[in-house]
Amino acid sequence: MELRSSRPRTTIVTLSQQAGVSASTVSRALKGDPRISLSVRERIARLAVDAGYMPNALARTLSSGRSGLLGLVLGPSSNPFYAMLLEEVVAQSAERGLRFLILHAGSGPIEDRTTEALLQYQMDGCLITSADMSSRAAEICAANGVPVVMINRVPRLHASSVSCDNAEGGASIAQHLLESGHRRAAVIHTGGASSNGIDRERGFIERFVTAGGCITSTFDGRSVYEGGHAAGYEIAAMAPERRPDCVFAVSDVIAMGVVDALRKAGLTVPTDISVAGFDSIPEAARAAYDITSFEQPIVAMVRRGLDLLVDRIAEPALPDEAIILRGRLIPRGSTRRG
Amino acid sequence: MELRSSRPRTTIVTLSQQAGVSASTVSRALKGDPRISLSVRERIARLAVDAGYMPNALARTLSSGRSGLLGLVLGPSSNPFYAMLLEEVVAQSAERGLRFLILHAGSGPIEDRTTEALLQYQMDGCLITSADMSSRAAEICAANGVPVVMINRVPRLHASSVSCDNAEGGASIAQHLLESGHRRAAVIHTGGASSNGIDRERGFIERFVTAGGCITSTFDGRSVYEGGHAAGYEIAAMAPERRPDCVFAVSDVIAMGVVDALRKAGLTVPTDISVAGFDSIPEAARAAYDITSFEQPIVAMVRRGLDLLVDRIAEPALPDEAIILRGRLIPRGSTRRG
DNA sequence: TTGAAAGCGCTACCAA
DNA sequence: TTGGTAGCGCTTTCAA
Repeated sequence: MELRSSRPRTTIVTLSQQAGVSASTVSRALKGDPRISLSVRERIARLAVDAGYMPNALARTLSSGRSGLLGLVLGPSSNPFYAMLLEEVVAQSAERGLRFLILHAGSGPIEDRTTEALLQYQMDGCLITSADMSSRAAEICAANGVPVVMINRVPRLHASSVSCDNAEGGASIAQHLLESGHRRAAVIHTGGASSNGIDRERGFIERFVTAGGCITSTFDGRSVYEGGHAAGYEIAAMAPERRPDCVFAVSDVIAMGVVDALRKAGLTVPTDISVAGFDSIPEAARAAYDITSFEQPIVAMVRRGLDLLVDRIAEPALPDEAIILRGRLIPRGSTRRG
Repeated sequence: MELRSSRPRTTIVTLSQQAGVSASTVSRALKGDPRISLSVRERIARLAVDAGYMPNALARTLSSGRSGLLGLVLGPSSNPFYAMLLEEVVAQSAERGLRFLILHAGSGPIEDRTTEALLQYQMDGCLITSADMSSRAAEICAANGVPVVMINRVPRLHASSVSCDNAEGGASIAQHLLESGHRRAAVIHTGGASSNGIDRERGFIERFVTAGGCITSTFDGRSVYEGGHAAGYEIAAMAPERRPDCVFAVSDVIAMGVVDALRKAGLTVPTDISVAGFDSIPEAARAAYDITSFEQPIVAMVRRGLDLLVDRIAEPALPDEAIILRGRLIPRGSTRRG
C-alpha cells in the first residue's frame, strides 16, 4: 500500500493537526478565503511552507471535477514549424498554469487506445496542432464532452480552431511572384487532405491564374523535404522552354527540398527559377536557403488557441469558434525581383 | 459541483448496479482477476463496453498510490535531435502504456514553480532529455522521492542516465580525420557545462593530439546554428596558412552553420576544409550538407531510458545506474578522404 | 470565523 | 468466488 519509500507526504490533515484547526480551515486558508481570519491564514501559510506542503492535484480533481490537465496532439516535429509550436505552447501554458499531457507526437495516426487512455485522466480540454490525422481523436473528445481546439488546422467537426489565412497567404505569394514578372508556376502540394495545404494551394492558383499566369504542373510534396526534393528534380529535368519560372511549395520544408534539388541539378535560384514556401521557419530563412515565405503568427495563434480552450473549459456551452489570423509575406532571396 | 454539462459519466458504481454485483467485483473483474468467475468477468466486460465505461485514472491514483504519469523535460526542439527524441519517447511510451506530462520544452531553465506544480500531479517518475539546465528540477524530484532518468546527459546527482559514448564518438571523428590526412583541427564546443559537449570535445582533442595532430583554435558554438555560423566566418577569415584543415563541431546543428559560413566565404567543403559534426540528424545528412557525423542510437537510448525509469518506479531502492551505449561513425562527403 | 461530514471514483483489506 | 468497508487527499455544503 505504502509505495513511496520516503516519509509520507505532508497532507492537509497533517497541517490541520499541527495548526490545531480543521482540514476545511486549512483548505480555505491556503486559497486565501477571506472568511478565515488573517492571523490563522498566515500561520497556516507559514506551516505549509515549513513542511514543504504540496497539495495533491489529483485528489483535488476528484472533488472539484477539474483536473487542470490538457491533452496535446503535436504534428511531426521533424517539421520545425511544429517544434516551434510546441515550445510556444509550453511557454505560454507555463505562464497560465496549464499542464499538458502528451497525447501524440508525430505524423502517424493516433490510436483510439491512446486517446481513450488519456481521457481516463479527465483532461479538461485538448489542443491539436497537427495538419492531419487527428479527426478521430477530436471525435472521441467531442463525444466525451471534452472541448477541442485546433491550431493550424480547420476542423471538420466539433471543435474550435485558430489558423492563419492560408488562402490569402497563397494569394500573397502569387501576387508577389506575378509582380516580379513570373508567369509560369509549378505548385507542390501535400497530397493529403490537410485543409491548410489545400487552402494555400487554392489561394495561390486562383490569384495566379486570374492575373494571367498559368500553372504548368503540380506535384505531391508529401509535406516533407524529400517530397520537395523529388519534385525539384522533376522540374529541373524539364526542357527549359517547358519549365516553370517559379515554384510555390505549400510549406518551407518542402521548399527547402526543392531548392536543394534544383541546385544539385545545376540550376540557380532565383536566376533560373524562383522558389517560395510557407511558414517562414528559421531554417528556411537562413542565408543558405533564404526562401521567400509567408509567416504564420505563431505566438498569437497559440495565445488565441489557449484562450479558446480556457473559455470553453469554463463555459462548455460556448459555440465552436474559428479564428483566422493574418499572416505576413516575407520576400527573400529565393524569388527574383522585378 | 457538476461541471461537465453532458450526462454523468459511467462509473464503477453504475456498472455494479447494472450487473447486480458489488463495486469491488467490478473492479476485479475489469482487471481480469482470476478469482472472479469467468462468466461474471465476461458479463461485466460486455456491460462496460456497452456503457462506454472509462475508469477514472485519477481516482485510481488516489487509492493505489500510482498515477501512471511521468514528467518529461525536453531540450530545445529547434535542435532536430530533441525533436527526434520526443517522437521516439512518445512512440515507445504509447506501446508501454506510459503517459507523459510536459514539464518543460526549450532551452531556458525550468522554473521551480513548474517543477513543483508538476509534482502535485504525483508523477511516478521523470525523464529528462536535455543537455543542460535541468539540475534543479532533478534535485526537486530527488528530494521528493521521484525517480529521475536522464537521456543524453550524465547527471551530477541522484539520477540514472543513458547516453552514448560521447568521448569515444569524439575520438572516432578524430581518428577518421587523422586517417584521411588532416592534421590541424578547429573545435567548436557548446560553451555551456553540458557533459555531452565536454566529453565529445575532450575525446576528440585527446585522440587528435595524441596521434600527432594539433588543435589550432576553439570556438563557442552555443549549441546553435548561428554559433557555428559565426565560428565558420572566423575560420574562413584566417590566413590560409594559419587556417585549420578540418573542423569538429560537437553537434550537427553547429556543423551546419559552419558549412554555410565557410561556403559563403568562398571556401569549398571538403576540398578546402573538412567539417564533421555529431548526432547525425537527417537535416545534416541531406545532400546539401552531407556532414560526416557520429550517430547516437536514439531508439535504443530511449528504450533503455524507459527501462530504467520503469524499474525504479517498481523498485525505488534500486541504485542509480549510468548506461552508455555505443554510437556509430558515419563518414559522409563533408570530410575529405585519404 | 470555524468545524463536521459527505462524497469524488477507485482499490484493497478483511470477512463470508 | 464475492461483498462490505475503509480509506486515498481534497473540496464543499451545511451547521454552529
